Amino acid sequence: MVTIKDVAKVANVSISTVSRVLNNSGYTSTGTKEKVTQAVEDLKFQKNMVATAMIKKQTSTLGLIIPDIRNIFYGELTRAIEDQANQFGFNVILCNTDNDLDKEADYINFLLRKGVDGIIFSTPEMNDRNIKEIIKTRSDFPFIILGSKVTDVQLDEVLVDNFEGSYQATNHLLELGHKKIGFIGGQHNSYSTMERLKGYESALKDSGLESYENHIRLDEFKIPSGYNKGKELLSLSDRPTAIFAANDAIAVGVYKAARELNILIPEELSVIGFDDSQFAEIVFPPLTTIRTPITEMAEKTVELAIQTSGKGKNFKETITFQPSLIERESTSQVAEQKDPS
Amino acid sequence: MVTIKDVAKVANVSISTVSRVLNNSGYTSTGTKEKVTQAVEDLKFQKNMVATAMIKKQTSTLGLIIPDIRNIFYGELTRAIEDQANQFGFNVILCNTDNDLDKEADYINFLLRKGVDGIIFSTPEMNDRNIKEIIKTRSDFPFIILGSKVTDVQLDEVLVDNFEGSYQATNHLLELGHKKIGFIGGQHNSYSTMERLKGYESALKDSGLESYENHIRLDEFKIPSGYNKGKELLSLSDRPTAIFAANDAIAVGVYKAARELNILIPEELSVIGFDDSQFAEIVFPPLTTIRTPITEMAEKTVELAIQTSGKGKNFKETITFQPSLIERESTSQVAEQKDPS
DNA sequence: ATGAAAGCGCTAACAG
DNA sequence: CTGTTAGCGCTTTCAT
Repeated sequence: MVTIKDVAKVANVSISTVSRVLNNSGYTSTGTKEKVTQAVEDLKFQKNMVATAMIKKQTSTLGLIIPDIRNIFYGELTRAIEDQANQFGFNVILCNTDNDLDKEADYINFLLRKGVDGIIFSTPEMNDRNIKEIIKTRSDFPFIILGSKVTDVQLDEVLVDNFEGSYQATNHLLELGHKKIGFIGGQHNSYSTMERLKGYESALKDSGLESYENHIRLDEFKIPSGYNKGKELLSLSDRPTAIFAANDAIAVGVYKAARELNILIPEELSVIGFDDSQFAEIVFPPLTTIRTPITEMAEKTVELAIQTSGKGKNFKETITFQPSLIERESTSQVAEQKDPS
Repeated sequence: MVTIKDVAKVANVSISTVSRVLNNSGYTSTGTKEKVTQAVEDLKFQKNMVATAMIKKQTSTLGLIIPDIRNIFYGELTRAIEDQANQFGFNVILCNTDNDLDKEADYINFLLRKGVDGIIFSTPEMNDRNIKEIIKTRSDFPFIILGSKVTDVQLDEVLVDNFEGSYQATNHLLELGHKKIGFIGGQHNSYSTMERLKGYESALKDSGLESYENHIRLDEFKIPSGYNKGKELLSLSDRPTAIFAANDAIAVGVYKAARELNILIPEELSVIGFDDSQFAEIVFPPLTTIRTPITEMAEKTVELAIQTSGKGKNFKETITFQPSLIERESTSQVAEQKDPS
């Protein structure tokens, strides 16, 4: 390994001089600067970042904690985060927890010991005990939460307006004449599920409808959940004419359920998703959904993390992005309902 | 930050003693061991890994370089890698290059300067100049390539038998009576595309058929490529009755093309993919495909990286996994061809 | 069994 | 403008 020392020797200067030209700090005469630069090139010297990290107490690394990168939503999110981090000269360490809090605790610990400059959480759990705990002892450290909230905790948060998006989705269905609208959400302890459920119920109420318990299902933000719960809903004697899936993956599951039951989308069943992930355009018919501005959110998140780590910002902020309705072909005017008999 | 020094003070021992009990190295009396352990707990001491990294020259971190994590295949691969790395107490830094060699060069450099213990490449480019270059100066370093090969370079490689998988896929179609079989592959400079093309051509030849240039298209391993090339192939007057898509994403694109052209799968067109990714079960009809044992491959890759970094293995190996045919519903007996007139 | 001391590769005062 | 020196937090001889 070629070190600053070798460079110093070759350039015939002291190591501090080498350090100075390397960092462009302090004064250096053009002459020595050239000598050093030359030596650096000759030796193909590369500054060892772990040594620097030790002194400066910054590693140019961010931790990203998510449930599972295989989930397409997190794939998109992670990509956006990594891009932005890279823009700032940062790397990201990826951690998949499967929503396992013990696993998460281990990751947090490990990341902290490795001296990452910030940790971004994009985990759904509203009562994440790890976050609640760590925030107590490290309130100064850049922990940012993206796409969710943890109750009773002061934290930088970057969110999409779940309630609003959900309200829009439900309203879209309502405007198409649907009265029996099912809802399939993620985990009951997930912030976004709960907000989306509220938006749904609120839209229903505002249009004079009551939300019907039996048309509401919560499970996971995954395809099989959409399939199972979709099947349940669609097997009901008073089955909904429309389903609001709290994310696109659930919607995909609903598609599968509908197909098996020979229910046509959108003729006999309107489906709307949430996220506007890759799925939305793959499926047939293309999925109407609520777009989450994930790239913008990720960018803001990284900025927040890096800025906080640099300056030691002493306040927490919540940034909320607005979602938007993307109409495709999975929703349509409600059909005349034939009486089930 | 609480350091080993603080612990030493509280436990009333020297820092070297603390270090010893922390690492369970050398001799320590049970008494002092307890004192130290107690102090560690009291102070909630956590060993700073960057200091250790500086001395030991290992960071417990692996770099992973891929084109794009949004690509579902890489999502699955990355998850498997991360899991396995975590098993060994390693983290992984994720790098998306979009197949941009300059971007890749920057990442490699950065990772090396950060002292990662190994770099895993899962990039398709057969003539990757960065890998060719870096291997020259750092032939000792654990560079592992997963799912591809770089020509004229000695490197640890973990592969799936592309030729065999492709041969199987084509043969499956042949056995169903298809004679006009299209092929849509990824980039022409991609190792797996080329191997898969060879397997396809070989199967054709072995069954006495000639491969027909006009039924072969190369583009990218992405949905839009499958869509565009699929549309081209399906618009031909002597259009194929079956298409072998060199990965599942391409197959999804073909589905879309077929739907727009009102061509039924599998009645009028058989489609087979490669990878057995999540897509395969989402689409309708479920996609027949070739399964790549990605988890096993990822595990082996990580093992190789970590072992090499530890021991300084002085030979390179190539490990090839066998793929298998997963029959679902997108392939069927060839239909009687109505003469186009 | 334990402590003192040197040092990993670099940065950052502080002299000169 | 440049060199000397003292660390960053930890590991590791080497004495004792």
